[in-house]
Amino acid sequence: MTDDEIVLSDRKKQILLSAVEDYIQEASPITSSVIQHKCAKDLSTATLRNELNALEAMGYLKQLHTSSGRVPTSKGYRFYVNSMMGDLPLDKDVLAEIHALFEKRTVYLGDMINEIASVISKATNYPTIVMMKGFEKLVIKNIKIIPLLTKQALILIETNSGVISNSMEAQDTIPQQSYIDASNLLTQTFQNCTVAEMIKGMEGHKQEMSKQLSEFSVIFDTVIKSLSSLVDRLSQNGHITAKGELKLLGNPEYSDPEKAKQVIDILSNPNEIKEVFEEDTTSDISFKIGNEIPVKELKDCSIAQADYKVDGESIASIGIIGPQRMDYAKIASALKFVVGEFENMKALTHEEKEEKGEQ
Amino acid sequence: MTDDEIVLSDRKKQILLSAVEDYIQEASPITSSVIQHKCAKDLSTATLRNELNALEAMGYLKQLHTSSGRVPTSKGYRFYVNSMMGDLPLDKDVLAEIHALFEKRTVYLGDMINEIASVISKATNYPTIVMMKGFEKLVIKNIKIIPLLTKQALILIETNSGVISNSMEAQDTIPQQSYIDASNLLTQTFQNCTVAEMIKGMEGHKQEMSKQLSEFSVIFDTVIKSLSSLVDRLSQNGHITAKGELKLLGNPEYSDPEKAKQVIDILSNPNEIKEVFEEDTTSDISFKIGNEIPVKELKDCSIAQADYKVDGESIASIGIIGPQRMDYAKIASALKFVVGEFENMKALTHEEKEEKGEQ
DNA sequence: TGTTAGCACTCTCGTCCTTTGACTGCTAAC
DNA sequence: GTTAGCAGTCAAAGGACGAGAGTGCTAACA
Repeated sequence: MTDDEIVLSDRKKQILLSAVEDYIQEASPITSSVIQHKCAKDLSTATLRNELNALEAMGYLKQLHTSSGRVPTSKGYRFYVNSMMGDLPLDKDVLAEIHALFEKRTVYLGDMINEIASVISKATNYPTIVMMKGFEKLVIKNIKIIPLLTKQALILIETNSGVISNSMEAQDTIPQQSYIDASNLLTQTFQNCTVAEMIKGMEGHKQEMSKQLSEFSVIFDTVIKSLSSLVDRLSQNGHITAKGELKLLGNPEYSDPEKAKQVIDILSNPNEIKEVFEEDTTSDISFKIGNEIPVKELKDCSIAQADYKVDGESIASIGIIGPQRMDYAKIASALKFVVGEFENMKALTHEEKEEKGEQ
Repeated sequence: MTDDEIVLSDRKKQILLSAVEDYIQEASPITSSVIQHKCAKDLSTATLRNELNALEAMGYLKQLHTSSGRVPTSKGYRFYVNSMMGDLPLDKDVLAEIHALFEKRTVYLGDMINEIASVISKATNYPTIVMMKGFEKLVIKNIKIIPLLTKQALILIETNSGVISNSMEAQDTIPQQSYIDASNLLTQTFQNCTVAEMIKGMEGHKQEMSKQLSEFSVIFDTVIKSLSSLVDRLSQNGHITAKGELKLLGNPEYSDPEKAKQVIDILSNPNEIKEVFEEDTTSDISFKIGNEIPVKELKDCSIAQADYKVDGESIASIGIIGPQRMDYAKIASALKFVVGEFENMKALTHEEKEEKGEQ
């Protein structure tokens, strides 16, 4: 974007930024007099009209029709976003709430994802989507099989980022101790493997492991079955959590319920969501504006994305969706804060691991 | 409602039922010619106009303005609902999906509630709310404290309707065996108590129980803390799950997003929801139509409610909300099916318990 | 060369009016 | 009790029109 820097005079930059900012807040086309009031009290509206005209010619703004004010184009928003990625303060209460969420350290990964989505949606006032991407890449730290009173057992797997669990069938005939032994054996064998490796590896190790105790064969079969179904389920619907979809209605862009429905339909379609968030982002926070989104129905929207990475692998993507006129600054600062909290959490976990050693 | 039976001729009843049914499907006012096509080919429109006029005079129908067709009043819907509570078939796929949900027997109560809400919303195409009411009334069957690698532990409580869990702080200095012993002691002491009784009782028993092992005191304190916070959290937001709120937009009644927002705001306000579902229903499935709903903002809506009862106590309420013109038949059959599955599940659980005995 | 005042022009938005068409209610006849 | 026919009513759709808010352009000025 050095092109922008060269082509645009400082005054044009300032006018453009004010224009976009104003439009984001007010949602009504930017006129020369608005700009005058806002940031150029010493210039006449005529001069500003010339400037706005120039900005339009360069593709940063557009008119909906002659004799209306101007509205940012995707290029205009893009310029704004690129210039803006500074440090923008977020509401203190919101920061505190996000922080509290991480303090609480919900152990279940699924709950965690839910809560993150809720909090961000609440903080930004936009629909928020969290999508698990690398479920199978989670690194196993400990495995526990816990028989219940009903003919079921819980498999709890502690990973490098939270506990995942699923139920499995259990048999009265197998004593509790066998489950404990099986858990220990599994932990020993697959500690520091990924979930995917474990599922793949269990078939291979089964015979060998079953030598130790005949019941293990049955247990391992059930574990494989349960984990496979969990992976299938998660990869089928992508483990997508959406919160605050309704907040879309608060934006005048969606005062036409047809338009709102169209976007909402996309939001409730896992495949479309997958397509949007599939590719990893290189930077902490990235924005897709308008046509940059690979789903054509969303060409009037913008999407903010932050990836939650563990050991360089992207485990989940957090996405915020809104009209192109979304409040990029607020969203960027909320996401930035969340990404920061992720880092803290990881630091903390590592420290504990070292303190505690392998167990 | 025997009044209706006496006052209304069979022909009037038939006309009224057709009228309501048609309006539910088509969402456009009922005219004399529609009725003629639908259920009275041998009568002239003039005759039907007389009948409709009479039904209007009795308060079952109303006109939005002269020279428009007629629309059911709340009384009209009520008559329809009372006549309808027969056996209405639901889409086979939907039945299969609901059944599969219960077959799967998700062990976590929270997940279960989420899934129930999702499935019903999907089946009926209306927003669905599930509200935990009697969380503290759940009867404890087994308690397990499971230390994790991080400085945390999970408390798993098996109850008479699913597993609930919460995390608690754990200390490296306390050996795993102490947690197992503590779990066993807690189970022995509080088996067949309710969650509320346990929290209350632990304070009293603490001293006595701590005699057995000095570490128990610390563990029990943490358990109390964790459970209290869980109860607080659940009773604060009432553990309300809403799914498919957006489906409201599919109804022409809410083509004005302002109206939709109004209802949706209520849906996301736990206190209002509580008020609506607080009182237990006597019958399996009950409908609140228009003004029968105790929240005035919902006077243009209808709500269907089914309670999930265990041992006579209402544990959770399932609610479906829509415009007064909601598809009562579809909703009633979906809820009926779900209530039936609850019964099956309970029967199954009891059987298993007897098979297995106390453990 | 950049800035500005002034004027003509354009286009949306709200209002008002008219027309159309779909109903109903009523009456009189069957 | 039923029906045909007619008059009456009202919403919805379409067109005309003026007001108002903008702009673009030109000519003058610094």
